[in-house]
Amino acid sequence: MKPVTLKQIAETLGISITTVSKALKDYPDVSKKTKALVKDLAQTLNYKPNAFAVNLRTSESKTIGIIVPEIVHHFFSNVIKGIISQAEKKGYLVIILQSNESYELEKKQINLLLDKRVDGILISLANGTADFKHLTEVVSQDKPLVMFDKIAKIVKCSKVVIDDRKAAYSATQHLIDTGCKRIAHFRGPLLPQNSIDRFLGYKKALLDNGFPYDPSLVYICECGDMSFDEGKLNASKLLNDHDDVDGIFINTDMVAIGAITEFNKRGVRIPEDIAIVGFSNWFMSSAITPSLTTINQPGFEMGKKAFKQLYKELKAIKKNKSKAIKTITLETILVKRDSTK
Amino acid sequence: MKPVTLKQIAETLGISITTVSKALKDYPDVSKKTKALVKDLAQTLNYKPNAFAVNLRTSESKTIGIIVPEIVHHFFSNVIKGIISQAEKKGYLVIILQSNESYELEKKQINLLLDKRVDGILISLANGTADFKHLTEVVSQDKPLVMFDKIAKIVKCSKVVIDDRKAAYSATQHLIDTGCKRIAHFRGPLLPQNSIDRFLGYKKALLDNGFPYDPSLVYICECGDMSFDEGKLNASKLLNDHDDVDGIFINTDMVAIGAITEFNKRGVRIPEDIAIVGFSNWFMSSAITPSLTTINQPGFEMGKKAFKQLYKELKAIKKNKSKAIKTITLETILVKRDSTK
DNA sequence: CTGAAAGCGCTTACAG
DNA sequence: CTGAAAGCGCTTACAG
Repeated sequence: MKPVTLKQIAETLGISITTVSKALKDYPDVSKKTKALVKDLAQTLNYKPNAFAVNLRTSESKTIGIIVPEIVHHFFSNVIKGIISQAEKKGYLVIILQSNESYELEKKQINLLLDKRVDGILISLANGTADFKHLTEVVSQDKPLVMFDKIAKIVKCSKVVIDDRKAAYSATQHLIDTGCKRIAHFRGPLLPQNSIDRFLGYKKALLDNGFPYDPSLVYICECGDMSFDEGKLNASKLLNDHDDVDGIFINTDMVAIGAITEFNKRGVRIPEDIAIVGFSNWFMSSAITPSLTTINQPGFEMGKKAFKQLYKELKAIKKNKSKAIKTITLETILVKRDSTK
Repeated sequence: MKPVTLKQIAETLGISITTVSKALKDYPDVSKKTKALVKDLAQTLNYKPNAFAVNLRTSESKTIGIIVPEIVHHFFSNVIKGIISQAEKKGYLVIILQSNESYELEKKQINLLLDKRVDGILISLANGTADFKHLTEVVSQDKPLVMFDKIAKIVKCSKVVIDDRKAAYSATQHLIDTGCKRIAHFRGPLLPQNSIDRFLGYKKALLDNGFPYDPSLVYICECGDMSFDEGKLNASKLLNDHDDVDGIFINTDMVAIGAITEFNKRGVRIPEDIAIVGFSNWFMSSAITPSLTTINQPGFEMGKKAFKQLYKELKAIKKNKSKAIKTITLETILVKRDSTK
């Protein structure tokens, strides 16, 4: 049972394909009578335009692509949800790919999407990505590209981010304001900009408040699958190395929850002995004991904003206007809970 | 800068489009010399076939669609990851849609995917879905459809599932084997088959062991966004209603973790006072204190298997063979941890 | 070994 | 108000 085509409708009604096509699209130069006839028949035959033919004619697929480092991830899955919800409203479908934090895969996937001729691409970079040719390639094809969360400043495209440095600063400032004197930091990997920025925010807050910066108080986490265990491990190391630390700003909630678990086990009181601030506001952070003070990172909203920006550029290009590139910074707030005083 | 077409290559080399097309696809009836010439030029011009044209010609999009009730979900995001990983290997891209547990949305999304002419569809049903016309429609169009996890037995398509009843039985049996005498159940919503099956497995284990079945020991959770809080709430209700319960089989880990949190707070000792078995083996389940005994529900593997089955049917259809419909049941295992004796 | 031609199913500028 | 025709960029059966 093959799908119905315009041709079949035209033949059945004894009119031309042109008229059928125009009638269905409500062109003003088709008579009401013909329109009604055509629409009725289309309805009863359950006519659906062949998307492949429409794509070819219009050079549009009404499909966009997303690449994230990891799908099974509270933050990214929220961003994806935000993107899809918005895209659906505008009639766009969304192809999802996962780079696994690998530059090579990311590059391959950009090409896959380009080959499929998606209308636009949304991406959050892999930690391993230090070369950006695959991305400038997208831009030079005049295909809308929007980066979110993990971005590359050099690439000339729109971006949706939070101010990681400022957020980290306020997290650290909160520890200082509540009386912490010696504050450690569990940071993310060395490469991605946001883990660098969070570190810099931490450092700046210390210096601005007249605290010394002590590199031995900074611990690195890969923040991959083992985040929780890294939190436990670093908490344990910290207790061995520095018995005077009374506050920690931790790069991400999952690691913070690992640390809390370890401290609970060891009988370290939170926040009395050590106060903790996390980052991301994962839903489990309000569930654990003690509940975690953290920075709210608005994933769903970031996804929505990223799609909206992409959509604007899509429309601009369609009208042959040049697209206006923009960086949107979303607000973050400190959510105070029981892990700080 | 428009993409390069076959025509341009043909004109540049002074040969026909036909020959260029055949050369690139390594047809045996093109001379080696011509092939080399064509391939070289294609390479330097960075020729990529226009996917829209290829789709139209071949009536294939090399794209499949997935519909899940919820993307931000440990189990479903793992299934999605499994599907994408497998699809990518076979050259398929994956469009993702979320039904939000709504039948209406699910129906609309099936139509969206059909309109886009995806090559096949993978779906896990919304809790609200009780009418299956939108799904039999897919089957009757001879488009491959594979259901996973939340399925409808009536629909004639392939399915990938676990044996919920058996898994629930073994969870309950484990509570009995470790000495529990009065066992409660926190179940999921009334409609979806797997929450029914888990309940039935629980009930059967009780009866088989000569325990009475007491409906007042069964608590219902919606298992939506508020799962964690539902766990806390039901735990609290249970303590009020029945002080003699010494074991609970809980429909899903998130709810179980909520319950554990509540019991910890109230000073109820786990497993001494109340033993708990969850369902799904979420990664946080090994992290909390006490760690949760649970049924491992293999999401990633389920995604892989589901795509593999879809792929088989895709190939069968291409060869005009009729597709063989199949139900694949994955093994689940009981993961013993500290929440049971 | 090469190429002219038909066709996939639409859209739209143009003629009448 | 209606329709013939060109064209989007491929693939492939067929002729030479």
